[in-house]
Amino acid sequence: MGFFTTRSEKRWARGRRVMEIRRKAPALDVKRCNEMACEVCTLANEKIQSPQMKPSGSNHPRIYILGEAPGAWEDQDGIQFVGRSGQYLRKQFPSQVRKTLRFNNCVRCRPPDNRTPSPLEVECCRQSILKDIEKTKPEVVLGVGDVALRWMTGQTGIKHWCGRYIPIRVGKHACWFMPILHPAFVLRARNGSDREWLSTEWADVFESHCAKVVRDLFTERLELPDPEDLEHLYDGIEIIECDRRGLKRLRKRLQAFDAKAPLIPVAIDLETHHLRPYHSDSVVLTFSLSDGTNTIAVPLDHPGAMWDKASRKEVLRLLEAWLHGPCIKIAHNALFEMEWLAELFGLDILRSCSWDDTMVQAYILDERKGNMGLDSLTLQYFGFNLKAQSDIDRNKLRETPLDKVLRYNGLDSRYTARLDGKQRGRLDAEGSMGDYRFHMKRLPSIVHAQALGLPIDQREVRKYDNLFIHEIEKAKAGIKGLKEVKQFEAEVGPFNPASTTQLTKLIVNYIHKGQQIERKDHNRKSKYSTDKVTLALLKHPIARYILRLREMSKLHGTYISNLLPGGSYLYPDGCIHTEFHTTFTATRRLSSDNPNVQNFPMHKHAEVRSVVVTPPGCVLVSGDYGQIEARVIAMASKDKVLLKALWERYDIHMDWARRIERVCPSVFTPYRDEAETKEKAWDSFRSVVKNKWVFPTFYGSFCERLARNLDIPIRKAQGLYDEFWDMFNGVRKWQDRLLAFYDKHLYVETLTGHRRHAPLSRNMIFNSPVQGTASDIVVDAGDRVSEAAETDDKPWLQWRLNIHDDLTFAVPKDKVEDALVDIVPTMVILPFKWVIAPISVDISIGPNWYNKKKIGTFSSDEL
DNA sequence: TCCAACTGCGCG
DNA sequence: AAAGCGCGCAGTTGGA
Repeated sequence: MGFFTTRSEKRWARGRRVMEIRRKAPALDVKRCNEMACEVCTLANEKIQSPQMKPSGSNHPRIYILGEAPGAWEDQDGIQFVGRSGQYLRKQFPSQVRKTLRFNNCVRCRPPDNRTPSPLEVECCRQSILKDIEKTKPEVVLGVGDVALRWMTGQTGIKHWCGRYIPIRVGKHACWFMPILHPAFVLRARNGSDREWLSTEWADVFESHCAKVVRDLFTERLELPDPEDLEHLYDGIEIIECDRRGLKRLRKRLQAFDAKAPLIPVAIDLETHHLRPYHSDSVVLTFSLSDGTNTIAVPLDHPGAMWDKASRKEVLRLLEAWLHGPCIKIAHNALFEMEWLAELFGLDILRSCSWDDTMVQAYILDERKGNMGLDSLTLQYFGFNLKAQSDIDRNKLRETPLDKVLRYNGLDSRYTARLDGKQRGRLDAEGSMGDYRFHMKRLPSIVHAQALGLPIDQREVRKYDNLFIHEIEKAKAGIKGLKEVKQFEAEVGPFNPASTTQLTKLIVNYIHKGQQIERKDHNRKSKYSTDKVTLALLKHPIARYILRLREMSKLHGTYISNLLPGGSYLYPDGCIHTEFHTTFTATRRLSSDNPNVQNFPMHKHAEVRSVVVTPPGCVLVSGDYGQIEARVIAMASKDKVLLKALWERYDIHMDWARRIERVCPSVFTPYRDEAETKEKAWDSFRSVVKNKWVFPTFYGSFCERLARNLDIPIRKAQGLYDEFWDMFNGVRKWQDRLLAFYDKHLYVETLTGHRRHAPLSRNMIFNSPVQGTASDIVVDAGDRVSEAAETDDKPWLQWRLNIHDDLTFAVPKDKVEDALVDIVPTMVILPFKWVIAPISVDISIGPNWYNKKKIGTFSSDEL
C-alpha cells in the first residue's frame, strides 16, 4: 500500500496528473475511463466478494470519509473501514458524530493482495464517487492517506498536508477537504515495525486532526467555503502596454493604490531572468502590483517590452517613487523581491517602506516543509492550483511571449494580495501576529548582507584547487594499485571509489577475510556501511586511501571548485552572494546556500576559509556568542545551578570532564598521551565531554548512548548520569513542563514566542525551544547592529555572515575600535525581559575568514 | 534524460 | 523498540 510515501516537493498539476497517468499506462485514456468506468477497469475481472462496494453510513453525512480501497475485511463484509485500522478510525468519532459519517473509497473494488490501485482503476471509479459526494453534500470530506489526497487535490506528501482544510467544489457542491494520516500507518508506526519510530507522535497528530474536524463541525460551526471560480481568476488584471497610454495608466493605478494606503496593502511580484540579480545578464522581465481586486502587470526588460529609453526610465522612476511611498508592500518570499529591488534602486529601499511576506506568514502558521509555495497556498486557501492555470516554464520566462508572462505575473501578485488577507486573519486568531512581526524585522539586514556579499581571493582558491586535485589523484592511484581492486576490475569492470555500492562489493567479495562492515546504527536502510567510523576499523590499506580520497574530494567539490571562475558560486564582481533563508528550518534558524557558508571547515582544514576575504582596506570582525545554547537552557529552565555557574564563570564542561575522569580514569589516558602538555590534554578532553556528554544529556540522550559516546562502562555512566540530573534537576523539571505543554497544545514555543508544531518526538520538544531561542537572539542582534549601520551611517556595521552563533562584519581598518563600541554592547545587551543570565561574546579579528585572532571576551555583566 | 532517494560529511 | 537536535551539498543509484 502506498499511503505513506513521502514525495514532498512534487506538485501534481491537473494536466501533469493526466500526463503521469499516460506515462504509466500509455493506453490509458482518462476521459474514456471516466465515461466507461467498470467496462474498461482491470479490477472488473478480479475475483471480488463485494465488487463496486456501495458507500455506507449516513445518507446525509456531515463528514464523508474517503479511503483508498477496500481491504480483506472490508471486501468480506461489504462495508468500508471495518478492519483493524477502520475500527481505529471510527473510534475517533463520538457516537452521535458517528451517525453523521459516510464511508467510501477512491476505488470500490478490492485490488488483489491489497496492492495500490492503478491510475486506470482510480480514474474508472472517479465519477461514481464524485457523484456520491455531490448527491450527499457533506460539509467535510476526510481524505484518508496519500491516495485520497492525490485523488482529490493532485498533491502528494500526506505528512505535509494532513490537517489542513482545502476548499473544493464537487459538481455543484462546495465543501472542505481535509487530508488525514492513514490509520494503518499510525498503528504501524505505533508498533514500530519499521524506521517510523516516532510512535505515538503520529497517533497524536492523527487523533488531533479527527478531533479538530469534530470540534469545528459540532461546536464551532464551520462555515462552508467558497472556492474560487476559475472563470474569474483573471478579473481585474490589467496588462500595461509599452506606450504613452500605458505609462499614463501605470501612473493612475499607482496613485489609486497610494490613495488607499496604508489601509490596503499591495502585493508586488517580479519575474526575472536568473534567480539572483548579480549575473551580468540578470534583468527584471516584468513586474506586477495588486491589491487583490485591481492588478497591473507591467513589462520592463522582457525582450518583448517595447519601451523607448525615456519611457523605460519613467517606468522605473514611477516604481521607485511608489516603493518609497505609503503603501505597505506584500511579496511571496519578500527576500527575493527586496534583493532585486535593492539592486535596481539601492539599499535604502529595504527599510524605507514596510514589507509583508505571505511565505513568512505561512511559515509561522505551519512550518512543515514543501507547502510554502504560492501554488500550494492558493490550493489551501482558494481551492485551485495556481501553477496549473498556466503552462509556463518558469526557467524560460525570457523566451516566453510577453503577454503570457504578464498574465502569469498578474495572477501571482493578485493571489499574493488575497492570500495576505486570509493568512493575516489566521495569524490574529492564533495569537501569532507578534511572532510574525518579530520575524519580519530581520529581512532588511539579511538582504543587505546578501547584496554586499564577500570577496573571494582567487589566489587562495587556485592554491587549494591544485593541492586537492593532486591529493585526489594520489589517493586514486593508490587505490588502483591494490591487488583486490585489480582483481575487481578484471572481473566486474572499472572501480569507482566514490561509489559506496561498489566499495561494499569490493570489501565483501574481494577483501572480506572476516572483516565486518555491517551498519551499527539502524537509522539507515542499507545493511552495510562504508562511513568513516566503519572504514577506520577495516584492517586494509584501501580504508586509508578511500578516507583520504573522500576528505579531499569533499573539500574540493564542496568548498573550492565552485569558487573558481565560471563556478556557480562566483559572480562577475568576484564575490559570493550567499543566500540566507528564514523559512526553511523547523526551528527558526537561518539556513544558507549558494554557497552554504554554515558548513565551511572549522576544525580540520579550517585553512580553506582563507578563500573568503574582505574588501580592500578592511578586516573581518567576528562576534561569537559564548555557550549561547547553555545560556538559553539556563534562562528557560531557571535552573539555579546552571544559572549560578554562568554568573560565576564556572566551567561546567571542565567540571564534568574532571568528574568523568575521576570515575573512569582510563577514558582520559589517550588525551594525556597525545597532547604536548597536561593543560592541552584537559582542553581537548573538555571539548569531547562538552559535545558527547553535557549537550547530548541536555537534549535528551540516554545513558546507554552517552556511555557509548565516551566509551565508558554503562554501570559507571549510570552513576554519572544520575549525578548529572541530580545536579541540574531544574532543567529536568523544565523538560517535564515542556512535555506537558506539548501534550496540551501540540506545539512548543521559543522564549520569543515562536511555535513549532506536532509531530515532535521527545527530544525535538526539548531541543526546539533552545535552538530557536538561541537563533533568535543572534539574528535579532544582527538586525539591531545593522539598523545602526543605517541610522548612524556606518555601513561597516552591516553583518556579512551569520553562522548560528556568530556575526561577522567587514570593517575598515581604522574603524575597528569604533565598530566594537557599537557591536559589542548591542550583541550582549538583549532587549528581552526573560534574559536572566549573563550573555557573552568572543571578538576575533583578522584579514580573512581563517586568520583571525581572538582579542577578548565581553560579557553583559561587565559592561 | 531527469528526478528523487540514499549515503556520506561538513558545520552549529 | 528505540531515541540528542538542526541544516545543505556532492556524488551515486535506480526508476520512470
